[in-house]
Amino acid sequence: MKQSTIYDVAERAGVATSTVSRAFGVPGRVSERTRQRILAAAKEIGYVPNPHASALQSGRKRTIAMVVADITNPHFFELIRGAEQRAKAAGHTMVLVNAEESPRIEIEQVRGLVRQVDGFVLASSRLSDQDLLGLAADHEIVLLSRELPGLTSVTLDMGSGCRQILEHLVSLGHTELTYCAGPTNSWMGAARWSALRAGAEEQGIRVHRVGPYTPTVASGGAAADAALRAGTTALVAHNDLLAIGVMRRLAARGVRVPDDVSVLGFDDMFAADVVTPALTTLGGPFAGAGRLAVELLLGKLSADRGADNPEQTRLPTELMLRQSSGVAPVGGRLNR
Amino acid sequence: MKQSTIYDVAERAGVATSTVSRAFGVPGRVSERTRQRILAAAKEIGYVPNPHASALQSGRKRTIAMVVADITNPHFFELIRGAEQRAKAAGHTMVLVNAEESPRIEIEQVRGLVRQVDGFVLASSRLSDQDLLGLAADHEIVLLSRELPGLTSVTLDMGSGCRQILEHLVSLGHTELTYCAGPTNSWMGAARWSALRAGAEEQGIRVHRVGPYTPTVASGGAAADAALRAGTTALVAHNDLLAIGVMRRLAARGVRVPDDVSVLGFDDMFAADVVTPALTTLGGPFAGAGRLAVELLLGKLSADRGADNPEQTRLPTELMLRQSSGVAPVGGRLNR
DNA sequence: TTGAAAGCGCTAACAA
DNA sequence: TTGTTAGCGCTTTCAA
Repeated sequence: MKQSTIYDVAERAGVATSTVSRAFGVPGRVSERTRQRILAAAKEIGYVPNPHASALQSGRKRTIAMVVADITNPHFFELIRGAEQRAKAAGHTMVLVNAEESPRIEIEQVRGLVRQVDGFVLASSRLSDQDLLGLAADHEIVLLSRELPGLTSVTLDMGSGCRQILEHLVSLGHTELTYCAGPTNSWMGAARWSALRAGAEEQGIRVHRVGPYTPTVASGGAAADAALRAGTTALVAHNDLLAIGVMRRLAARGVRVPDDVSVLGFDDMFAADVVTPALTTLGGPFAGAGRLAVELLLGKLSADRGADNPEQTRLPTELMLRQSSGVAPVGGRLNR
Repeated sequence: MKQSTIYDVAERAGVATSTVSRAFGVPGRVSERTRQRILAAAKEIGYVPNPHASALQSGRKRTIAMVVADITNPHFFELIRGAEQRAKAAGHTMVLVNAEESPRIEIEQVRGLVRQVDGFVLASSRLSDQDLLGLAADHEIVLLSRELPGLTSVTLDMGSGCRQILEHLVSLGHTELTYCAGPTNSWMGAARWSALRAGAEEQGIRVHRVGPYTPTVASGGAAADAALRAGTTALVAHNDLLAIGVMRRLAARGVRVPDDVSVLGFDDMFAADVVTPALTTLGGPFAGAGRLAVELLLGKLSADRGADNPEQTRLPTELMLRQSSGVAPVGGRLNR
């Protein structure tokens, strides 16, 4: 059965096609009476608008794309869920694309989708600032988990987040920590390290850094070994995946967590709560962040292009205290 | 700057628009010489095809939708990744939608997307057989983690998978097991239970069932308590999430795993490997399953409609032996 | 508030 | 192998 069109509806309702179009599109531009008649006629013959015809003519596609650095990383799930939910609520379709941690793939994907979508949410983009600025010049984009002056972004506030971590550690008697860094091109990674350094000064705690490491459980082994050499009583890993790997290695080496060293992560992913010992980690409203990113994007889309003022939103974090962090050992430094 | 069209390219290359269209679409229908000329001209003026115009005219959208029962469930990530990857490789865009475990939302989502996509991959669909058959009558669909006679599907082979579980348990001296069932409308859940029952007879092991439970960590508490009442030495949970919840509750009650009871799950999700004790679970080629589902869908799309013979593919599973399963306790039944 | 009509950019039948 | 041309279904001026 062939899909019915606006013409069929127009004929059945005894109006012009333009009126039907208005009845579905612009609410106020058609009298309530005729609108009802049109809607009834449409329902009778099972009319469904053709989004392609609409997009072709108007340029509005009611579709957005979310590109995530790595679809495999559990960290993104909540972000994706929130974004998808918000897009759906606005009657938009969301396309999810995986950049596979590669700037090249990321930009290729975006380029390939520009004709199909109205805008992009880029989560943990691995693109250079220049590329990002270049894209933003021609397309509507909102950054998630990354900031760039001039662009709209949603991030978790690492300043206050890292301060929470430091306060927690200091209150437990730690005087030094080692940060196991993530990938060099991770903006969040850089944000974490600089927030940690800045906060450390205030709190009177010394910070070291080892890395960079790929943020996977597997890389945690090397990270743990390096961190152990640094000899601090606390280890803060780039994310939970790495932290879990670190704890594994520590266990294998007979180092007790948290008795000998405390281990902390970032992201509060599901597994953080089920590992033993349960991981103390910096969480936050991830689904909310995804939701907000889409919301801001939709806002930009409906606003007059150019009239938008980029907002950098920073959401509050929450330190999830669990078993992997504890009082600093009395002996102090543990150097192996 | 306005996007250039097929007309601009045609003019620049000195050919007709139809020739340009063919140069991009049907490879063999235009001479290599002119094709090169057209491609060069296109590149010069930065021409990018407009997918909406193409879709409007041809009906081909080069887009598919994957709808998953619950985007929140880590189990789906690998499936999604494989599917996305395959779609991308074929130059198709994949839309991901979340059915939120609701048949109503699921069918609504599908209905809302029929004009935008060429076909659907339905992962762990919660729809009734009737609804599924109804959809399949009008649209191209491939089932993932569900089978229905007449429809193309990709599943993990629960027959052999459950046999592996039973053999493992029997070889460890277990003579009874309790299955903690998942949601009633889960096809995989039903498949697991019936495979377990069928295999149990052959292997000479008794099976009990408790449930249904929502497959979450939180529900594991109730499941553990009920299973403990059954008094068997082995607990097989609907999935890893539930199994992890079961282990938690067991630990809280002072029941040792695997010394007192063995616990097994399904899905081999990431967390299964990091919980303590690490969970023995039935895994499989999930990314491959996602990939295959998309591949079959693409096949149906390119084949002459109607000429397709639905294939029910069952992929081999793999029992991941870890620490949560062990020799049956000498005392036998543990009834609390 | 409504209608008439001109496209949006592309594909595909048909013709050459 | 290539060109001509008629739409695909909708939105959007412009006019009434």
